[in-house]
Amino acid sequence: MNTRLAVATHILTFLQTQAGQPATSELIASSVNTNPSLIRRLLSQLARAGLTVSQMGSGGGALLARPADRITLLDVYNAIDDKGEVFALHDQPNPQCPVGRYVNAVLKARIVEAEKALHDQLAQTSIADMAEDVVEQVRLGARTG
Amino acid sequence: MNTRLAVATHILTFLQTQAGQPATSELIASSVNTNPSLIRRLLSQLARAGLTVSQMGSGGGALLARPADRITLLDVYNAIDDKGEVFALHDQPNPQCPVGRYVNAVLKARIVEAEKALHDQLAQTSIADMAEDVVEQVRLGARTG
DNA sequence: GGTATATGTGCCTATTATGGTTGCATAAGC
DNA sequence: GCTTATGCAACCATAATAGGCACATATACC
Repeated sequence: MNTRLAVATHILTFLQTQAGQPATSELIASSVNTNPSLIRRLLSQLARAGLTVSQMGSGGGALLARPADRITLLDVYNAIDDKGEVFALHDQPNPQCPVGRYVNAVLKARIVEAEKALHDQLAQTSIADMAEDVVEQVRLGARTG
Repeated sequence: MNTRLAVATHILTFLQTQAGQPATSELIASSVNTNPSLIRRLLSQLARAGLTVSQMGSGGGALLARPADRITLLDVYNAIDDKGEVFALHDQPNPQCPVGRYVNAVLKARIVEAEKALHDQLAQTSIADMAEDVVEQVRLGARTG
């Protein structure tokens, strides 16, 4: 896939570390090291999915819409990815050939299973977990420099 | 992802239904409904991964390199996908920010778990399963027209 | 040996996805 | 009304993907 899941997760994890303080797209962008506009584009997707809320105007910014332990990577994945499909089928197999006629339907069933396994695993991690892991890394990093 | 896994799986399933008869790229292409050249390119990847063998010259073509029940969708996936990664991290988070500094490493660990779940599920299906399912569909389809 | 067949691969093109960027209308606080 | 900040459209550059052509190479068969 692309890096959008990673950036979106970064955003949410960042918001969690802000302890309820609204974060501007510019502030988030400085952590992600990219353009504020790109952050806003992702934030609007996250807001549409109900994961964040944004406040316009001075003193505004983005906040998590609910506790971080109730936002999973699967939620993020679903918010970001339009179709939620890792694999695609090919367009026009030859229906005159038995394999061409049925292989897509057969494969589809297997792919759905595989993607379900992926989703289930993504659902095991919350943004709270992510933030805790980051804090732990900071603690470890502080000792070794 | 792309449709290459689907096409490669189509190719292998097709070969399995050929019962040991070498299939030319042109024959396979007519089933997939695409260009023989594209089929050959995928076949050369599959051959490099040891899943198929190809014979040049008259009467030649492609064959499965081993029994279809010992070729899984994970094998196909690994043969086709260069890096085998569904998700990417973003390039340069800001190391001055704790989140920017560690979020990628933390996320990476979770992503590896999720991809492992995907892989494990893909490994549950063999090309023999695929071919059997197609045959079953043909049988069902024959009744309803 | 010569011909027909078929693979292997490099190169080209069109389309789409992605990431990055700018600009501006809109909303909110002071 | 000024400042801050989002929301969103438009645009560009790059890369991935699918598709296709050409040709060198290898093999079988006569």
